[in-house]
Amino acid sequence: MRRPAQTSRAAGAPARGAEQSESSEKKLFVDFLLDKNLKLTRQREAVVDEIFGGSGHFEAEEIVQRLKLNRSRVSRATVYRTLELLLECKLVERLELGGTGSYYEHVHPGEHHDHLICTQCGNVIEFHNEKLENMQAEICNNFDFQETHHSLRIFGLCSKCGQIPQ
Amino acid sequence: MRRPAQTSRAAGAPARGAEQSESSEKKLFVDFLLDKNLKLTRQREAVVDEIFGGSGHFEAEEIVQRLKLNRSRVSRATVYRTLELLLECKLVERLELGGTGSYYEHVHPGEHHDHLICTQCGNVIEFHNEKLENMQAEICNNFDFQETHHSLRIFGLCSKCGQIPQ
DNA sequence: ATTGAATATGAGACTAAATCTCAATTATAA
DNA sequence: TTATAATTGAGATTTAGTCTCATATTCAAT
Ligand SMILES: [Mn+2]
Ligand SMILES: [Mn+2]
Ligand SMILES: [Zn+2]
Ligand SMILES: [Zn+2]
Repeated sequence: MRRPAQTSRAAGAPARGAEQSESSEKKLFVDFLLDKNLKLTRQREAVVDEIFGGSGHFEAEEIVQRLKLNRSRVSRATVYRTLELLLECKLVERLELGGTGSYYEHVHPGEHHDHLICTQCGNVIEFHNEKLENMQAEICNNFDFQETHHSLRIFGLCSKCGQIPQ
Repeated sequence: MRRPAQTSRAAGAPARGAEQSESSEKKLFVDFLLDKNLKLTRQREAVVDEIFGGSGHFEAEEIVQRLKLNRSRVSRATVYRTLELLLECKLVERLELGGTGSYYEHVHPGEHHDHLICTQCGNVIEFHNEKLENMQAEICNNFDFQETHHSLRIFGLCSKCGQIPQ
């Protein structure tokens, strides 16, 4: 399985205009930092700018490299530390796509999607289905389980790869 | 989060008597091996016996250790290699419970369940919901996606941990 | 039985991702 | 200023898992 980490955005998981969200989400992050007596440093800002400015699924090391090329130098340790903070305040999610390491993605508050992962070509399709979400909530309810988050990954062959019989 | 890897079996994901299944599933494995011109060696047999004899979620290293204590010595490499084979023929599934490494579990052919994972105490609850499964199939259908397998993990606080407000 | 080819194993080297350490730096408040 | 807390980066360390390769085993064909 290749890992090109391509991402298809499905109807139902629409792209949000980056204009409004980027700055307001950055504010959410800053508030989160202030709340914990943490500072918005040059390095942290570079990391969030890079992440909020881009799109799709990415690896931690990718951010290190992109920053190295484009703007300021930020150490791997700081990138990981900043990702940890972004996870904590729910502006970033971690995802395991079946390979070795973790991928991350920028999440817009209140939005959520799950993933179809092609094990042949690495294509990742995002989808959202409210009925499915509701059923999950019902299941949690039945078990008196207080969900914080979930991850549904469906592995298989995308439409393109399914044509060619294996 | 502790990692005691306790497992609660929910109604709807009932335990199957080990009597009948264990031997017949072992036969499935042997047939699978023969089919690929692989041999049922002393070591491979020790690994499957250990796995099919036990229950719940376990780590690879756990199998190495259990075998070291109880019966034959099998190298880590061979345990990993045998797990790979068991995954391939679908008698074992790999699962990521949020910690560092992977867990595995023995799966009975045709059965399937998903997991509620308590991030507080590590308790893992298994559940199965046919309606949910059907909806997933429908989604795959919509995307012309041929599913091979999926993994739904719901993280949060179990009934016990949810009582004590964090 | 002997041989030869294919298959399997184990010890330990190796890898990759992520975390940790700690000395040096920077921010903030008194 | 000075003290305190927060932050950083370089590189060491950890961990889970994979890989290598010399040796051993299996099995079918003589
Ligand atoms: Mn996504
Ligand atoms: Mn399970
Ligand atoms: Zn594909
Ligand atoms: Zn719990």
